[in-house]
Amino acid sequence: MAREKSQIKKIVNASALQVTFSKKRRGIFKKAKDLSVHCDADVALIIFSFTEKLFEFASSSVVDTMGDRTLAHRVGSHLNLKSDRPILCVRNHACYGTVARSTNKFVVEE
Amino acid sequence: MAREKSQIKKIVNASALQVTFSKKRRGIFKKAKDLSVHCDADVALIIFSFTEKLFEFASSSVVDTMGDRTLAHRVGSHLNLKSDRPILCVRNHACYGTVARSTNKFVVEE
DNA sequence: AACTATTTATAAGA
DNA sequence: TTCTTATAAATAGTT
Repeated sequence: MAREKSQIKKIVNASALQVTFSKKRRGIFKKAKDLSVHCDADVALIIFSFTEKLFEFASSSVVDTMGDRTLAHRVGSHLNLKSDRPILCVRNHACYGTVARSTNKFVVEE
Repeated sequence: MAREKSQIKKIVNASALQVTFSKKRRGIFKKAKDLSVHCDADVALIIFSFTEKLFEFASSSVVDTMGDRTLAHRVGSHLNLKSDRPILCVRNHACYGTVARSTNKFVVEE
């Protein structure tokens, strides 16, 4: 959307990638907020950059239910993006644990 | 972004809201894919419309870990958007259960 | 970090 | 609703 038509592939140059990521990230967060406000939608957006940095947005009706953990913290393990530790999440409560090999069930860490 | 500058508030007219939602939804999903491809980012986007319909996007590296459940199905209970049932999610495994009042711990449903 | 030429997204209209 | 089009918004390359 600018001087040249954009290509359907990863940007190679590292500094160009960083700059472009910052620009596009701001853009999509603006779109996410725009969509939630204008269209009365619940929106959750989670981004991990190529540097593993986290950015997230959740519309207010979502945020209200999030308590003291970040959205990504809550869903990160399911998305397999961050922690390797099994995590139990239920409503506004979350804790770490392990999965029993025999039953494949989650056991809360004491 | 068009014939008139957009306002920072909810669209009142229901049919206009539906049309605008469809247009903006397509737009932001395109942006999400664009960001993940161009900038090598992991992106997850979940939208519930005002009609409670679900739309979601997850970049391929995220999708690979999702198994047979939708992203929103996995995180829905945490976002308090869909199910009222406590759900345990750990990696590619998920199941329903209850939270014990005495311990505030999750008990898997048998 | 600002600028600006262009592309992209989209609000209203057909 | 689907297509068109005028205009706003986003942004790639530049300064």
